Amino acid sequence: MCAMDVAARSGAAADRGPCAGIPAEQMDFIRQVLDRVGDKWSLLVIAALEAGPLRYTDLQRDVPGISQRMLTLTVRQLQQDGLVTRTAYAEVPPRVEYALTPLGHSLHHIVTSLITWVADHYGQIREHRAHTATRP
Amino acid sequence: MCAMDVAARSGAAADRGPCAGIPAEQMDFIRQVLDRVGDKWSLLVIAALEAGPLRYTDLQRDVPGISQRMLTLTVRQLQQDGLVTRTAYAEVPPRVEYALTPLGHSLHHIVTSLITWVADHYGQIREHRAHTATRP
DNA sequence: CGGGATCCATTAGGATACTG
DNA sequence: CAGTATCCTAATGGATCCCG
Repeated sequence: MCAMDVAARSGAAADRGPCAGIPAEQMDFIRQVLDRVGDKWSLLVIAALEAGPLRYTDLQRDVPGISQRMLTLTVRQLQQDGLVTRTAYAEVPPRVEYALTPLGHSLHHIVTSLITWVADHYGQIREHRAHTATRP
Repeated sequence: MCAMDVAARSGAAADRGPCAGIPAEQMDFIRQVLDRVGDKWSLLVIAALEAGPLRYTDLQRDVPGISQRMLTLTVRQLQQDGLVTRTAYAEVPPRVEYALTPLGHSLHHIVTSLITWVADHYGQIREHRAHTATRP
């Protein structure tokens, strides 16, 4: 599947690796998306928004443990990636709503299938860990 | 989808978040797998092993840019998770072969579908980024 | 050959305080 | 309410040397 040997993609040895002939442009983009998937909060925020739009404070409540800083950074990145929208209403008190885009929804589905895979193989992996951890 | 509010799962406000009633045991495990998926090398190593077993040096060559340290750490974690096997042959010179387990293969398939999603929506996201980046 | 040990730079992320 | 700004720590990862 390759995914991102972007860093080393300058020399000559790049065509033998897991990524064969994928355009470098897609590579670093895939890397970025993978980083989002792997980071601590993006998926939780997306999951929280799955049921419908939420405002800042609601997000902070529905994603327990997130700091203001990380919430701000996360939604901003998701917004730049086109996964969520940010809508500010000029009212007092101010109101801002975040919502998933269709893209965001489809990513949520994909990741859900990943989670499902994990759940399906949970027992299997736990078992394997148990007897590799205790094997001196 | 939830996935890992494990950190904050001690108090009372946990049943409103994206993860509703998922057992905490599965939660931190899902988090761990997600971290693997998100880290820099795991997927590349898995991808490199997809075609067949490789030895240490071959992996180092087929995953361009990886350091010895990270290769060692990565294969060890993948091994603990039951995604790859490590087989050492008592020969001289020493030989060690890494191979994907069935579990590793199935994870590779899942992640491939994620990559496919990214590839499918690549243009869409790029476009969106273009006019959010230049929008003052 | 297949690593282990060590040192160092970068980064992600948490806590807190303050603001329009 | 919805952030911004600042400081600080822990984890990630690269480079290098060494060893069985």
